[in-house]
Amino acid sequence: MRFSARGEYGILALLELALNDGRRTPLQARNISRNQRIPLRFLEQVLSALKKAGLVESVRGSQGGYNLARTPEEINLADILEAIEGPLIATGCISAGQDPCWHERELGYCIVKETREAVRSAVLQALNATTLQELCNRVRQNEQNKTLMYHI
Amino acid sequence: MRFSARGEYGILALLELALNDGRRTPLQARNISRNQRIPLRFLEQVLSALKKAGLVESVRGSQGGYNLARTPEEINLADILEAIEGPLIATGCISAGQDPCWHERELGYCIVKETREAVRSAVLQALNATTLQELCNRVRQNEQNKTLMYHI
DNA sequence: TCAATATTCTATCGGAATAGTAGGGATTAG
DNA sequence: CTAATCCCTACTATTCCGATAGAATATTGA
Repeated sequence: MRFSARGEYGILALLELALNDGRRTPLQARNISRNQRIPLRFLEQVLSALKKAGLVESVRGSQGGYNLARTPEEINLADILEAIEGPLIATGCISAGQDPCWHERELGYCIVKETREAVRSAVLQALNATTLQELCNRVRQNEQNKTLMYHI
Repeated sequence: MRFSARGEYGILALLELALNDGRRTPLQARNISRNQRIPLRFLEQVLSALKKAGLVESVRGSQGGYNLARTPEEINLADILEAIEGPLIATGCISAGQDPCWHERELGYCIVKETREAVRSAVLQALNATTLQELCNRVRQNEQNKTLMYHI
């Protein structure tokens, strides 16, 4: 059970956009790529998915770029990851290849499905609880701690 | 973010063993394979991993097979999945390729790592809460309901 | 001891997904 | 016009996954 790099990049990209939010100039993929060290062409694909999901808006042409489509409070981690990776955890037996699996068809009950759903709901709960705003706060808090340390 | 078929097979295999527990004859991979429709040679690999993790014991030779190494109450889903798939969710940035990632090295802080750990702990909590015994109970309960339905 | 039965070890294979690259087209500010 | 920027599509290389295969090893029972 793992996390994809796309997902991580998506979170980082949106974080950059959130930190830029308020300024009226859009942030360019180029800058996000540089700041977060994400391969530009790859990042473009991620941003494209985020746009398709309605999380970011784009401005084309020279001086174009990206902006958040909602406020940072209205975006949580589940939104981001599902936009990029699709449904977070499949609910059916993957081993059986079909849904309903043979357990369900013949026994009317699938213990695997039940566990998967339990895990899925735990993950969603954790991800839903964290908004982009929360991430911004943590990052800013961390920066503040660093400068304080420096001045002492 | 997904679950592997290996993990599912492991749960099902251990469930079979748990249902067989109490009888003193070991259960053969062959039978598990038939009952749960898992490719035999593939199942063997899964069982091998479970043995290495100390969840099952094997008896070689004719009339051999597998037994649980602990009671069903002492085995939970996290044990099973970690035995088969390794650590459930990596804690470091996979995109960076190394741990600590550059966020940590240069900023002393990685927001991705933090979220990964939050998710990981949510998943572990859900999986730890369910023992093999619990699964047995559910399966038996379901069978009982079915026969009751049949007799009415 | 021999044959049958099972586990165990290691190697391999095809297909899918992932991470990343690349070219070129569309759009807009200056 | 031109440079900058987003956008779309295809391609590639690598890794992972599910599954198969062969043969070695161990045990039982005849």
